[in-house]
Amino acid sequence: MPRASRAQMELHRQTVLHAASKMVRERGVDGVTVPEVMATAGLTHGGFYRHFESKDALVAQACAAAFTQRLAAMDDALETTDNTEAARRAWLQDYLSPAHRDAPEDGCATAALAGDVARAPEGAALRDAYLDGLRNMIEKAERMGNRPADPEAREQEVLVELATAVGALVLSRAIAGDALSERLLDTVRRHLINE
Amino acid sequence: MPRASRAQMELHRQTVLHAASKMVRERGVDGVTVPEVMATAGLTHGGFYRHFESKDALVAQACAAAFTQRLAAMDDALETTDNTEAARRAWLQDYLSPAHRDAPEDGCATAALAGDVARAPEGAALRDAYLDGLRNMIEKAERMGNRPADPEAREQEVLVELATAVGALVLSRAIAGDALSERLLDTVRRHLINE
DNA sequence: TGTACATCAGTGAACGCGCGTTCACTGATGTAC
DNA sequence: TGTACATCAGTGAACGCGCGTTCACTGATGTAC
Repeated sequence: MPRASRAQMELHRQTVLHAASKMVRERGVDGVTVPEVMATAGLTHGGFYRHFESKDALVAQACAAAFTQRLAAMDDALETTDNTEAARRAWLQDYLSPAHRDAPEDGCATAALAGDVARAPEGAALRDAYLDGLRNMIEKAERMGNRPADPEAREQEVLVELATAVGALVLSRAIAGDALSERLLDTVRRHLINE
Repeated sequence: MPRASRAQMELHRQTVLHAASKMVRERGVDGVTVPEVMATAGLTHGGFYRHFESKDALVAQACAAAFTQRLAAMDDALETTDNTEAARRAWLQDYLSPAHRDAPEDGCATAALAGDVARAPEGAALRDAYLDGLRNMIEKAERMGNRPADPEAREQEVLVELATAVGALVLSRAIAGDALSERLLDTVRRHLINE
């Protein structure tokens, strides 16, 4: 398959990025390998560097893509209904579900990548992508639910809610297989929805 | 240095384990290498397998050691005062501090290793060590603060508090360097202490 | 529109590197008498 | 208590492996006329 057309090349780039976006959430940064991500996209690894400058660049873009995907879902939830509190509850219901816990590859990048990003070096593109994604997520969350009018109080409410939800998801994944995992998800979900 | 005495060998084992316990929290499971952990302990890597069956075994024991260290600190806090609510506040004050965020190598294993454990294979010793450590941590937390008398309600209160604190710490690490990181810690700390 | 040629997306072999793990060896330690 | 010898903790070279990355090559694509 020598010299694909530009349209095909762009398609390949997106396929590779999409595969990486899933793989990085499921297995972490070190779990993504260039040969495997290219093979998943149906290509050989040699052509990788025509699409991405390095593995680090791929991982950063994959992180951004994961956020884009999830943020679009939040937008959909917000546009479906005029009731922002209903949107908030629906979002949390999904977020703190065993289904989300068991499918990190399609799940929230904030939760899936927090550990890896914390260990990424200071100037890494991944850090920027994550911070940007998290900011956008906070912004969307601020539009959900009956939030305080004061911007500062609104941000604070969202930060607490987000930290709680992310913490519950991350912990539930680490202890998946034990009954405590479900208990954690259920407890935190009820806490955030009925408060 | 051939044939160390048994006392020296036990000391070496502990030194290696201690180094691994710090390294795994700071850099994650994939960031720990057998050669480096042995060098940190002042040994060469060849002798590693007289102490541990494999790298996986080391990492699992390092996780357990990290929990032991932190649980002892929680015990100290509880024994220092009769006021369990004061102990709870002191613990949260420390847990959600920039100092804890910036020193994962001496910090809470629950937060530092959640991502790695979530990706560890089903039967991995690391998973067992983590679950055991988390259970002990919940138990200690249940003794802090003015908890409900009902065991179920008590566990639920602790699970929400723990998820919130862990989520805040993990997120604050991922975005360390940005002002939002401090805002997150401050907001969640105040929320948990004044609630 | 057709042709001649330069471009370059993808291939697959190869590279240097560091990893986890193994092993023959050394000589102080531990033990049996 | 002393001695003779077996044990085995630590050494350092070596192994196979998979990684990220490079590169000469191919031939369809894109372009200039």
